[in-house]
Amino acid sequence: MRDAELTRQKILEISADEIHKNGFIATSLSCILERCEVSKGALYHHFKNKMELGYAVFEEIYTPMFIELWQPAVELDDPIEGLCDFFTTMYEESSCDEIVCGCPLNNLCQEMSGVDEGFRLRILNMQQQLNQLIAINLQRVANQLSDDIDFTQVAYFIVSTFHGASSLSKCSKNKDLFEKVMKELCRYIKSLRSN
Amino acid sequence: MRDAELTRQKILEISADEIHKNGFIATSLSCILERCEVSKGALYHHFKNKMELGYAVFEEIYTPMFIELWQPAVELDDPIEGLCDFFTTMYEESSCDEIVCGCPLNNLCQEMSGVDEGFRLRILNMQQQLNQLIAINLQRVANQLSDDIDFTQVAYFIVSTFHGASSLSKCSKNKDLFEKVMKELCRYIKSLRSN
DNA sequence: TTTACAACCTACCCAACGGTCGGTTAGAAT
DNA sequence: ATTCTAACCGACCGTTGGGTAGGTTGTAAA
Repeated sequence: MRDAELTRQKILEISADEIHKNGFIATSLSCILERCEVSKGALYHHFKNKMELGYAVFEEIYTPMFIELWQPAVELDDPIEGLCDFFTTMYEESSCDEIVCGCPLNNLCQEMSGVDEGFRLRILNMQQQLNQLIAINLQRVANQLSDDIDFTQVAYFIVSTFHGASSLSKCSKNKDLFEKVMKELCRYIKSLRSN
Repeated sequence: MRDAELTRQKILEISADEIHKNGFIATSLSCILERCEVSKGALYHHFKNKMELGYAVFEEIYTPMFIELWQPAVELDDPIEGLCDFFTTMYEESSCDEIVCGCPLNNLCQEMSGVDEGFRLRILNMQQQLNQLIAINLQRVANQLSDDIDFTQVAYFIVSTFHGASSLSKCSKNKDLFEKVMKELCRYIKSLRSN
């Protein structure tokens, strides 16, 4: 057999890239097909329709990518430092293009939540996973933190700010604003420490 | 003459509503036409094309709406209280639908910044105006605040969080998360005070 | 009353989209 | 060697989008 799994994977990866750059709706299948050097028949052999392709990209590419990105930062001994380093590294080492493209999760959240229930639920699930990851690990070091902290609330706050910052970068087309917001976010996170 | 200005205004307002709900690209002219009870010819008599209609909506509807919304809050004697009350009122008194629809500025920023330069510049301009509004008014009461504050940075941080929160609400389809984030935002804003 | 033009209408155009369907081919199994 | 099917191909379809062009109508001015 021709390697079916490889074809499928190639389609997934290129789709992920296109969706990240253009959004889901604006991404055209023909464009994906061209980059993959694969026919429309092949694509529809592996995926029922565009939506299912989108779901597959979300579940098989974005979700693991996202977990791998955040988990190590937050599971360090000191999650406060971990998060700050994570955000700092992000604006120091990411290219402008990457930042301006925005976070795939936030992009899809904005674009698809109101349009398609399947996407909405998957995104919501991811948001909650991410939130728990942060909340639990902050709670782990609760003894070092101020005692009036609502961990879930703080976690959503952090995620919101992060997503808002990546949104802001889009219209400025550079990472200066992103950097500013991340710096203030670090200041805020460190202020959670009781001292 | 039939009242041309009234026709134009009706098109603008309904377009603003549709764009708010569906985004710019997904908003179809035929849908606007139907709601306006106006022909395509009429629309194209008043606006060169869909883009120009979008620009007009942004400039004549969204921009003034936005200024009117934020300015009073931030120009109070005490902008700290002003902002907190503003955010609190927002989650207490807005309907779920309104919040889930998101902020038009943030929506367009996400959707159009990467696609169309005309939109991008208009959005960027608005973001900067909003930022200045906040920064200047915080600076006004600088003597009440901690002395290590970077006002521009704080202003962008506040706006980012706000936008991130409205993005988050989209996938949860209710205002609980929005409320959480806004509460934490108020906590943060109040912490700017030196005490 | 006539003129002139802004204001508006409608039928049509074309491109792009997602999706389908009958056919072909590689290659494992027998 | 033959068979069978997963894997793949590509021409075609219907719909919908923004946009156009040529005609009609209302009304203010002369």
